[in-house]
Amino acid sequence: MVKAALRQGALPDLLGYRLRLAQQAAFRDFAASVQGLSPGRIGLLILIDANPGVTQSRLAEAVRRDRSTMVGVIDLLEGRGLVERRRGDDRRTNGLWLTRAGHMLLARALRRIAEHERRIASRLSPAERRRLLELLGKISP
Amino acid sequence: MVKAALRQGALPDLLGYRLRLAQQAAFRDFAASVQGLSPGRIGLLILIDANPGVTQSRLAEAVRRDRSTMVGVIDLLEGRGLVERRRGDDRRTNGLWLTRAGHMLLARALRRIAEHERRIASRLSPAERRRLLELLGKISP
DNA sequence: ACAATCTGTTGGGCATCCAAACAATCTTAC
DNA sequence: GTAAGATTGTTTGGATGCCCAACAGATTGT
Repeated sequence: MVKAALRQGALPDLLGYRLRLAQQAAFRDFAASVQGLSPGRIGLLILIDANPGVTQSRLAEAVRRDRSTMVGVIDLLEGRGLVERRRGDDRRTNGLWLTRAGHMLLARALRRIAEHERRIASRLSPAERRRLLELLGKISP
Repeated sequence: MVKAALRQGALPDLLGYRLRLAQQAAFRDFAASVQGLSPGRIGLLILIDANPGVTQSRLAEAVRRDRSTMVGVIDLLEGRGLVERRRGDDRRTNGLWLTRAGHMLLARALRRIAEHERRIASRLSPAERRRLLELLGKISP
């Protein structure tokens, strides 16, 4: 018994909806591949790696989250031994650095992410992929 | 005092990341415009409108959520008088219909959503917008 | 020196979602 | 026909991710 698909109404024409669908599809694939850390967490590792010593507030600002949200996330990453907090010159701040384990995990994750990217872009030609990134850039600059 | 932006590392080249950025940007704009119901909730109203009498399970399947998740959502929509559950011929099922109030709210929401779409696509030409929808379709068919 | 501001933190709360178990109901096999 | 199995909506419990308000310690501006 094959069930007919639901009628989609106006949804397929809505950018917001289609972005959500694509993002959820990518998320599911990611969750199945880079086990243990969510896309957002890995993203933080990438940002810390590219900006060693960055403070929690600057990081929160970069990903548009509240400062208080960042506390728990960094607690988690620090608890797993991936990130280190160091007292800054301005002694209100914590500078963030990847630990040796953090660097190693990130390197491994980046290889998984490369496969992940290949899967989600498998129906796109390289030119289409570039075009998609370009058009997405016009939505969230 | 102008703070330099963080270095982004490999992130800007990752489709998953850019999709998340765009989706979050769209979500923020939506939240600010269609007050009271989230994009997902409005999406359900659209689906029920396009498929009157659809069961909760079929609806859950369509949006890739668990049946148990749907219960609370429909409770909410029913509690606001937007949706009605009716016992189906198969008496295990609930058929879902929009109420009169549901139809009216949806009509109003669709106008807000049209403005929302215009805003988030404001940097895209009509051709670029169509192209973006087409490329997104290759990621989540 | 003193008020204003900034940083990380805590605690409370909200929204969204899944998994397991259950009763009522329907379907399938015999 | 009837017993076994499958499906539907539901309840309960828990996980996740996020924000806001308030706070102490530190810094900055006047």
